[in-house]
Amino acid sequence: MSEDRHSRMSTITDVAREAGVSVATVSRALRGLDRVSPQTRDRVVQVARDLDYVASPTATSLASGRTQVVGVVAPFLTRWFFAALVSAIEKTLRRHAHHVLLFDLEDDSYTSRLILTQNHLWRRVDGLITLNLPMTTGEIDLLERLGLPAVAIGTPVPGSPTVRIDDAVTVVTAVDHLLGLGHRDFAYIGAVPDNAAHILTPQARRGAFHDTLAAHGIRVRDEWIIASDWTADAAYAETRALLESGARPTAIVAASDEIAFGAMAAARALGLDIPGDLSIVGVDDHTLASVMGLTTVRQDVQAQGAAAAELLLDTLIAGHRLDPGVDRIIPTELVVRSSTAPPRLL
Amino acid sequence: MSEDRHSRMSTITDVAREAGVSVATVSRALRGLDRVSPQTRDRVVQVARDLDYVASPTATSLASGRTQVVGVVAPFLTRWFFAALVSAIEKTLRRHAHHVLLFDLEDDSYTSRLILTQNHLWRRVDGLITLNLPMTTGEIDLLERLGLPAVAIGTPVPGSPTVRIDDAVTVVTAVDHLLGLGHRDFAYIGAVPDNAAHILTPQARRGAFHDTLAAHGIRVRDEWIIASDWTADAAYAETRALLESGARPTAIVAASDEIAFGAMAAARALGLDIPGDLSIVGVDDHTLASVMGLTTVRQDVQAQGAAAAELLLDTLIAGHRLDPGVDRIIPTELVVRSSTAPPRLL
DNA sequence: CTGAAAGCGCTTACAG
DNA sequence: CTGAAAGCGCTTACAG
Repeated sequence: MSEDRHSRMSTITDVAREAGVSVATVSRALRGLDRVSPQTRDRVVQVARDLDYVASPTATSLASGRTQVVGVVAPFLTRWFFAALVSAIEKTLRRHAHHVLLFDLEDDSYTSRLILTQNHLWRRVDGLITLNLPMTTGEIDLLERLGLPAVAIGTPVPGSPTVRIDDAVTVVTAVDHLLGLGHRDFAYIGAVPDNAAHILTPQARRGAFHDTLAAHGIRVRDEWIIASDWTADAAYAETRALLESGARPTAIVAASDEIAFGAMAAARALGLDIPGDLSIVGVDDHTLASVMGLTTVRQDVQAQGAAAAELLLDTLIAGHRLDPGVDRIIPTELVVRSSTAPPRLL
Repeated sequence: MSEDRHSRMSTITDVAREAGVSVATVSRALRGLDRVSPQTRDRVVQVARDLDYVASPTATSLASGRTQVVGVVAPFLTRWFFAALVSAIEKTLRRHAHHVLLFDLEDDSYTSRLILTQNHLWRRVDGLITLNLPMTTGEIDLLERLGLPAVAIGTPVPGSPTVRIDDAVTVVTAVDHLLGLGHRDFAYIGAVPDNAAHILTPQARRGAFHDTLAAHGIRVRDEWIIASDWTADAAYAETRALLESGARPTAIVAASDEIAFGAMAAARALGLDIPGDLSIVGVDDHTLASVMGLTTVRQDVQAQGAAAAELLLDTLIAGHRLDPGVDRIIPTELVVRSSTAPPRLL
């Protein structure tokens, strides 16, 4: 029974009665299907407007099997990258009359996460966008079973197209910038994820860091490849420990801007000058990067979110099959600010 | 017709047939209603499990009138405060089998915003949580017409309960801290909103700043009450202009931490020492505040989000009427870090 | 171009 | 304690 809290809203039956046609005709007219005479359509549209009629999405869903909602699954929401993605996705979807149902998987303990089940998805969303999230095989099977189309941003999901940046190229860009300035003593912060939410990205970035320096004949000390949770607080502690332990690098590549912020703070806390004593580069172009004077490799988060949403809408609306082979790379670019300079001559 | 993309999932009819009972009994048994014999219930539950049965939320909604989804309306998502609120709300709702449908009202131009219509809400959500958002009278009428319960966080919404911090007390806390250190020359950054999304908060904070200083017999120069968009970039520019214009305050109260970050950067860019030459206090306790060494007045965003969600769930689940008179104040507390100190003696 | 009818998959009085 | 049936409000073949 309908809640009587709700005042009586008009239904398709009201419109049909008032317009003197069948509900089938109202349905067709309002959705702009053909096979409705212009006069009939106009009358129905007018009546619908007069009655403030809006089709019940819940009834439409039951009849059509489509909900017009897309699940967006984020491992974190309070980190800038994820919030910016969600924002971009939401706007792109809304422009096409779709909505976002948000799943924030972050656990209170940061050590485990919510696993998606049939309960979360079945008949609730038409598709899914995963944000840098390695899905479990159970979750992947579930998508398959439910016939849910998905697109992955960042970390790929088997069977789904992905939109991402090229982590290797991105890190090489950062390293090249530093090499060009004359640096030879490098450290890297953000090597190992502290939980399951970031598997690929850290590995890809750390790998590229190592490989490109090796290609230039530069060896990085093992102790200068630093594991850290991808938060400013963790990076602060790790960087501080590094900088207090004797020999120091002249340049730090941070796996993300938030990590870079922590590293900058650690350097300042020890009285080191940036970029005089230490150059630091991040990855992202976080909203605060500009104010922090952080040199970074910018990724276009807005473009990634929009691209993923458009890929998904293409199946949902146009009915085209999603091509799991799609691997859309959004380019990144170096943004030089004041956290990098040539190493001081000793 | 159901999408044939979806593999065939079992319905309540399948469970009924398999368990040898009517669908009505399945419905009762699975929802834990009374008037079902224990043996019947057990059998139904077992069969449902065997068949991987999950009730279609869309059919349940049509029949029951409840969607189990709550709309969350945010004026921004990429600002820490809002992302943290959404995250807290999502988790509280999920714990009670409710979901969040997210509306990010931020316009591309930052100058206007999406206005909620019947289309966004009707039969789509059971209730609404607004995040520091002044609703238009049209929107408020709409909630009324649709019978949608709402709870407001921050900026109140007429007819709905609100959860918030006491902006006046919060700013007084900041000012008292600075007064206690011996400051007498104050500036304030963040006085005027640049768009409609923040009406009350800036005014309340600025008002409290002015009043409490007046009460202490301290007059603040008009030019030291600085309007700024609530972003670090805008605050950087404004603060820099202030600090370059001759006489300088010894202390700055920033309306938010993001504003404070901009102000700190501006001071550093001019070679000023914090807190030696200038003390700065923010409001929030942003994730980065610790690393930035920012003294701030912390607000418990998690508690605000959870309280709002619980208030709403109380009507949605327990059926209690929402009391529009509720005005739940979550306390704030001073967190002293390294951005404040006594003014240097000249 | 339009309508009658079945169907989507549940919930909920109403009987018994 | 359980079932038959109506109803929620649409969409979609099927006829005409």
